[in-house]
Amino acid sequence: MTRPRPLRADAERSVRAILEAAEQVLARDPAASMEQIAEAAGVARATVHRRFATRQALLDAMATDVVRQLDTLIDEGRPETAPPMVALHRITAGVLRLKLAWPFAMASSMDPTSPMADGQRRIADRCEDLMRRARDHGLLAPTADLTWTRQVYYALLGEAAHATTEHDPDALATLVLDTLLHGLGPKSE
Amino acid sequence: MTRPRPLRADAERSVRAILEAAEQVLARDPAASMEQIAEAAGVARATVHRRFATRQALLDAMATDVVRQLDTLIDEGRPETAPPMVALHRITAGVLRLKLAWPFAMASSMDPTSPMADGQRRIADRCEDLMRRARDHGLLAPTADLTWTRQVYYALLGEAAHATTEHDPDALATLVLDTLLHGLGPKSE
DNA sequence: GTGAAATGATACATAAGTGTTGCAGTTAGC
DNA sequence: GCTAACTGCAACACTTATGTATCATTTCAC
Repeated sequence: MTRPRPLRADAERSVRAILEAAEQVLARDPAASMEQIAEAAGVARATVHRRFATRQALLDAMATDVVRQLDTLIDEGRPETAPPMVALHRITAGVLRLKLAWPFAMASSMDPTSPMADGQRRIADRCEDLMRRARDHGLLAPTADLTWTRQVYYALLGEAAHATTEHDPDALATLVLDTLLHGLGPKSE
Repeated sequence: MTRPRPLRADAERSVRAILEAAEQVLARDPAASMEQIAEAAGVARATVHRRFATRQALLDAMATDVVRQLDTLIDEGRPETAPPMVALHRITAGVLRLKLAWPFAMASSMDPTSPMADGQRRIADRCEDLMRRARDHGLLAPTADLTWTRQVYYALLGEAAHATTEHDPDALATLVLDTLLHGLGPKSE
């Protein structure tokens, strides 16, 4: 699963360059060829195949990478111990940062046919756990459906990453959570 | 742009079968081949190419079809004259019906590289006009950003179409609009 | 410095999809 | 019923991407 043997420094550099180039190119055109990725990475196509045996292997590596970052990011948000609103804001801002930097990898890791599907399911479960805590703390309506809540939360994250005016992760996180909790209706209901 | 000459009945039947088969097949796998689409439609691959010169032409036809349905659906919702909440609910339910029946076509018509991009922009404008009316009527907060509001609305429509428990367009529309306006927080804020 | 690892360049084999054409048989329209 | 349109089937040419292999050259690790 992991590297059978450690890579040399130049090979490691190639791996990084390819992963980052793939993100750039595939975000623009998900059907882009290995050739285009290689060119963007500044390496020969053969080298891409040396580091990633198949196209699928490259895509999997991107998804794995981003899911790992997501995992540590959630850990650091202390979703089980910190006040729900604090954890929510920290995690939301972190996810937005990731989404802004790795939009393609983030999107492809959500694909249920991806080998990271169980990783995403685990993350979704942790997300729903946090939502449950938020509900218990009175942050969400007692009647709120946790699955729907998480769906809406994911959707808002996706839209916020596409926002045209604002690009600061913290400001966007505030917008996302405010919208999630209060909607867009008037304050005096 | 439109048909230079009227199609015979059997040809018209083929067109319909191909469009519906394409929706079924492409929703499952967006990279599915013309061969798979032809098989699902119960026609020969050559026939698909006779009705739609290129793959792109088929995709365009699907997008055009769904955008036209979207247009009439919005017209029938009377977004300029009916009470905003009524129009919103009617249109929302209609869009959800379309999304449930033509998920792939609806998604692909949103693609900005699609030739229907201007059609979608026009629809987005009408949507924002309706949002503006809703805001003027006090349905939305006076500070609500109309672009963000529309983005959130679109996202909620997308998620509602993927909802697992509920599949009735009207119930889903209620859920979408309630979430849009009030969020998921507790009632007493 | 020496050897192993990595790279670029090039060529090759393979596979798959796309779009076209010709022809024989059928189907719809008048 | 006659004609033109349509279809299935098969073959074809063309394009494109993928993955592999070879070899000379460069770069890293020790």
